[in-house]
Amino acid sequence: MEDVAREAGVSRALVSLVFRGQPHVSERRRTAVLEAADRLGYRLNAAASSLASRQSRIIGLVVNDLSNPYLVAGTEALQERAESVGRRLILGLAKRDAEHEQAAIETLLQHRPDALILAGTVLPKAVLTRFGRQVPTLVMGRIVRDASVDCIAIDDARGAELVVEHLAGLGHSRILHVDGGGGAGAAPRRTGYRKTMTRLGLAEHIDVMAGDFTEQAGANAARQLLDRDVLPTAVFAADDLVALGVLDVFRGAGVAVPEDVSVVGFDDSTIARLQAISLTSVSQPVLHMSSLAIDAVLARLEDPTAGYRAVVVPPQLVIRGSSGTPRPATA
Amino acid sequence: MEDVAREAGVSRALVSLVFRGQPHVSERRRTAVLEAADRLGYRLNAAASSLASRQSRIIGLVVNDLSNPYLVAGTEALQERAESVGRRLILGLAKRDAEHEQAAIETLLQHRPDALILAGTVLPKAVLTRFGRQVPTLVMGRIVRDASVDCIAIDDARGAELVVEHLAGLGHSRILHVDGGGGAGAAPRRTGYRKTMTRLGLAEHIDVMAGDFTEQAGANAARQLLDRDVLPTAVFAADDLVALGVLDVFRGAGVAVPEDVSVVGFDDSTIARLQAISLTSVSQPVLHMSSLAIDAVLARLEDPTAGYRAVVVPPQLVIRGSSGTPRPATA
DNA sequence: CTGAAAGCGCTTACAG
DNA sequence: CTGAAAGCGCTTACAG
Repeated sequence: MEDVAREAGVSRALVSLVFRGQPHVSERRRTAVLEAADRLGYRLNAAASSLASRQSRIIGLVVNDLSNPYLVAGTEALQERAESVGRRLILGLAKRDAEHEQAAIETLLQHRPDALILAGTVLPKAVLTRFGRQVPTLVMGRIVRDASVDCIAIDDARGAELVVEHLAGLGHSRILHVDGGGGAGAAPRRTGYRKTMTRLGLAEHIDVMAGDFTEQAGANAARQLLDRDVLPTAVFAADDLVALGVLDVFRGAGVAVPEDVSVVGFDDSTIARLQAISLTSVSQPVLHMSSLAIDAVLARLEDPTAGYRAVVVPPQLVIRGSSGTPRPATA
Repeated sequence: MEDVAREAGVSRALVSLVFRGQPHVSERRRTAVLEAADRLGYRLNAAASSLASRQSRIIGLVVNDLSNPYLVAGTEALQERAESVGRRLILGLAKRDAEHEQAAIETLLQHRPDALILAGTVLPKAVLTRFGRQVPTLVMGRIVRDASVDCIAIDDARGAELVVEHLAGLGHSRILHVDGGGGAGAAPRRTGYRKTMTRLGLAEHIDVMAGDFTEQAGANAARQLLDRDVLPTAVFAADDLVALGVLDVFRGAGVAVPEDVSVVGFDDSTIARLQAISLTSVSQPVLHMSSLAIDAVLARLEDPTAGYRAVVVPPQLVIRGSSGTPRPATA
């Protein structure tokens, strides 16, 4: 920086101002500085800036389960939005395992991120609170009722409601749910399913199988179903991966979808959209949510004392080929 | 750190030693320091370490096109391996566009990564050389003959050879290739196709359509094919996404796969493995390659003056349902 | 192992 | 705008 100042014939302080994009610098000197920097191949040292300014301009992102295409899309969108506001993402990966996730966060914090975004976190509320008190934290995909973290998620219960209403509207009554276990959003989806079944007079058909957000869980559930005397006419899977597992096993066993059984997923991930899969699914507007997430982080940085904020985004059902009317005969 | 030293009753220097995991510290003092740090909620400041030690322990990863499941798997594997050797990934995303990619690298370099990994780079050799001279750089998915960057890739030409041999072995002769344009590895795949066709006496059937590594490109190619008088009996797509685009359009047009046309992809991504897709594809051992990549980076850091290294990993063909014998009638 | 010192490359605040 | 100074939180090297 010293060298750049000399080369451009200005003071060190001015160089710093230019690189931070401060307004009160004359155009002449600004270009002189930038050209000098270019000639010398100078590049701001982010570590030094971070240390001196107490701002890292880094956002720590912890993604649970990058094998989920839905979270991949979210990561991509977050990265783009973060970049557009001059922040860089530093990545932590976890696999829906609280211990790993916590460890990932701990090391991320060594880089003193300005904020933390936790996508699909499986951490208990108490732990989230603790992190939230150390650094501005945003939880994506789950609503945590706690003043120390901001949240953004779709209305999972409403999503489940849309699914059950859709299936019931087609004439289904034996609608089974394979749930997402302790995953982010799994609980409200389960509750939404139960409530809507009850509201529609289908309480006696409520049937929940335990799962998690993996293809494996869906496959397991489907195999267990095949052992039963009678199949449900529709399966509502906790997410698209679960639905995929169900579809694969059904396909292998000669169960026709949607003729024998309708299958519905959740997330509207890239997988659901494949023509060969064509899965009816609840859409989460990833781009929109990612944009809101970065906005929320910036707002929080500007006003750290602002109140708790939770944004709930409405879901939308995307109907594709995997759901249809039940066979009249099987009723 | 001062406080931790006081709390543990040791010197600041000792605290630093403990946190850097240095060996010559007595067990007693080590635990005393760690416990004191825990009590005070102390965490090493990565920016300060980076500045003082001239080592960031950060690896900059630039991924072209996170919409490609193959590159996602690679990212995940790299992250895991990097973590196991105490490094953190800082992410840059590009979309097979040289300008964006270069800009992403520039800002990554502000964080002074110990090394740079470029996955699926589309940058011209001259630019790669320039970066390679500034920071240890590893190119994944493409072999660049340049002493300033290390490379790791599968043998793309051999992969193409395996595909053509497989299809020819099934009895195909009219084997068309939809290529990957300027994408990493596209050129050797194209060449491998041409050479093998020639070697097998099928030179007159060589037929290359221009594409890139997207579903869209595959769909476009398939649509053009449908306008022709006669379809090829097999399509070798530059990667799985291209193959997916081909499959979707064929499916929509009532072209049966593999009965009417066999389709083969490249990457053996998660998509190829889906039962509903069941795409014959060339497998790139992502986990293995990611592991080699981190090893190569570490080796380079230990010995910056070592010679140019390029590792070529052998590919493997995974045969699934999308390829079969050609219809006898159509010959 | 300790203790004191210098320095990494910036930002910040201030007098001019 | 300049110029000089202090400081961010570490690491490094060194004498003891």
